[in-house]
Amino acid sequence: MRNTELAERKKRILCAIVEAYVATGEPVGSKVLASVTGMGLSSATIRNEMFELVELGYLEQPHTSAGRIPSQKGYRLYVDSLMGRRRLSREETIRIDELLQINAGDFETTLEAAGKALAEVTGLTSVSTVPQDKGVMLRKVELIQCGRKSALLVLLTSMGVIKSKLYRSQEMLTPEMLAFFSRLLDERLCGLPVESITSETLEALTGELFEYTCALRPLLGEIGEQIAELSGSEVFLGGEANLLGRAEVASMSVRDLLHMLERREALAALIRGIHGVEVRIGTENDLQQLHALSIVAAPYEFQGRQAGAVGIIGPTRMDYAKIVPSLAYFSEVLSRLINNTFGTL
Amino acid sequence: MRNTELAERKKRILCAIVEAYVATGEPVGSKVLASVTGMGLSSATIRNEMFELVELGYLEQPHTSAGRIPSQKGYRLYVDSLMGRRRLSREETIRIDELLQINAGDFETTLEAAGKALAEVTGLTSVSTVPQDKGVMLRKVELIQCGRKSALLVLLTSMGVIKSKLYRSQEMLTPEMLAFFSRLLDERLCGLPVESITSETLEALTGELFEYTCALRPLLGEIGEQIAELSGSEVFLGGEANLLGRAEVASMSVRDLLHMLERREALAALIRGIHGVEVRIGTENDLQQLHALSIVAAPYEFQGRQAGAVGIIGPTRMDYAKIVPSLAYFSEVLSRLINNTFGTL
DNA sequence: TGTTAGCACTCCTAGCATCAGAGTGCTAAC
DNA sequence: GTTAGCACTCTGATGCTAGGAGTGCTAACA
Repeated sequence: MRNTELAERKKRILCAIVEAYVATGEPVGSKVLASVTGMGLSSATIRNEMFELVELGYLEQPHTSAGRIPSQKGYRLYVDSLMGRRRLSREETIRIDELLQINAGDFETTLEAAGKALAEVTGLTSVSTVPQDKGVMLRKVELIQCGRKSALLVLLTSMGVIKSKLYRSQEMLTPEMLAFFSRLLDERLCGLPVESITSETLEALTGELFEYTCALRPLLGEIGEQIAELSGSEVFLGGEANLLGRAEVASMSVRDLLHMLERREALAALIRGIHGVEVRIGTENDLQQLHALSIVAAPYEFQGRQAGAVGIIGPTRMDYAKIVPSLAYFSEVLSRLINNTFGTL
Repeated sequence: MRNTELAERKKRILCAIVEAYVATGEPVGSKVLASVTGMGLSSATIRNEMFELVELGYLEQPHTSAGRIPSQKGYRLYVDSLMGRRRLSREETIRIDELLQINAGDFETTLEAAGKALAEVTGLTSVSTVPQDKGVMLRKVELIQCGRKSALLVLLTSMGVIKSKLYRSQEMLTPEMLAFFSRLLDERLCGLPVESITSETLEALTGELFEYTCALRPLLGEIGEQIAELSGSEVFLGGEANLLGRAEVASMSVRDLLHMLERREALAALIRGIHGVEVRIGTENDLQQLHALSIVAAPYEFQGRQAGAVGIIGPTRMDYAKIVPSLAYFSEVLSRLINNTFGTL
């Protein structure tokens, strides 16, 4: 046996410990293990192996006379090479398929609903990020007159995201004025990538307002704000209650959990750059508040390239063998959904 | 001393007990009380009075050798006639004024933000209800062409609420078609109270679509859905974390609290019909899950009549003397804000 | 008659010892 | 290398005790 590679028997024992612990939540003793592994070994032999596994850092012992629980390193090995990815049952795939029959008008709503679905499937808390505004273009800018001094500003992006805001002017607004402005905006802004439209871009339009400058200039500022919101990256959480409801999880207080969930941007950053389904266990997460938890995430694709990611947050002690394939399948279906709905816009 | 009326001294003692208990959270004993009331009575006398207050149901005793805590009936009396409504300090009114400088485009967003502000001011969880769609009219219906087969549907109500949805058609959409439809909708729907527009109203329009029936009919359904959402009563919560963070409150589990907070409609129903600032203590709330908590709510006005209500949920043991005037002032400022922003639309 | 001091009593809480059970680590035999 | 046996350790539950807080009652006092 080389240093780097664990003997087959140790692996089987570690695997059995992880699975028993995940199932019961109790430290696993040598006796049950002897019977459960079915290797025909006595508990004493198992004890010897377990002792070494502790030495090697794969297991931990809450106290002398307790069973063993997997260490972070133990979970890591389990996830990387021991667990058999359990195949999803027919019911499970159907469940996911059903929950992902989302018919929302825009991308964000769809993703938010998908996040909630994921939380429901897994019974954990989900995080999802929208695409980092890559290639999102402004598709339509419209001004609709509402009163003599108010108009409705509507923006639509190539991903179906809609922003609308009622604008109240100090000045009278005439139909001609709005028509003129609508045309101007349409010509100058539509088709541009959202992130390329800055306040300077808008500022530059002031010169072309001519006699309407006074009435319409403030509107440019309003539009700038809306566009800034558009390109701001959004993060959705779902099923927060699932974690909060069992705060014993990872011995974190509800307060701490709430704080952790409030750091949405930090959570999003964690799952944004992943490739394929990834599992981050405990301190592998850069975010300090997540050190007692694990995160499992998968990217989804849009128009052939990675767009964003969805993931779940749960206790370190979770059923990775089930969560990982679930998430893989989930992201696959989600990609399909998104491409079907928004790919042809 | 009549049955119905408590002797002055008893009132003062009860009042002192409520205030001490609210402040410390500990059962109040006769000794501290003797010193704190400043009535020059010995602890033994206080004990006699307290004994009677227990008999009368205004106080409770966790166990024989503990101090007393107010019963629900005790809190009731305190709120109704004992507490001096503490005047808000200058800082407090300024704080509320500042937090209520909300500049949102529509009514609902404003109310939601106000709810969050209230939660922040009080450190509790807020509930707010939008007006029961009384007198809200549809103000504008617009269709904006987006692609050859898609159009953006935009609805605006007299309260500034905006709904927009991207509609994808099976058929080609022409500008003439949309212009025709826009005009039709404008003529037939605008100015109508939202709740009067039913699916039948829309159904009736089918006959007037003529050659466009095929392409536009599904849109009517879509509009119906959006309008239904408009008139659906909305409820906002704010600061849920404030309660969850201290779940010891009222010895409720986080699970129960979460369940309670999920019953938004039920919560809204509780505060909807109130007149003036109202306090509901414990079981005075019809909602079973609230029996260990209290609710303090106040209505706000819009255009001269009661529109909706805002309130807070907190532990029975809360500082009513401060919360009540806070909420009174809050609803006053909120009414002003709403009337200024939306009253002239 | 209302008020007060005094004191026995109740109950809670914290600390400590005890005990059974679970599981280990070690040793000696196979 | 594997195993049986056994002493040892640690946890968690239980019961006991002492200290403290606060009451309820009684008897004396104004």
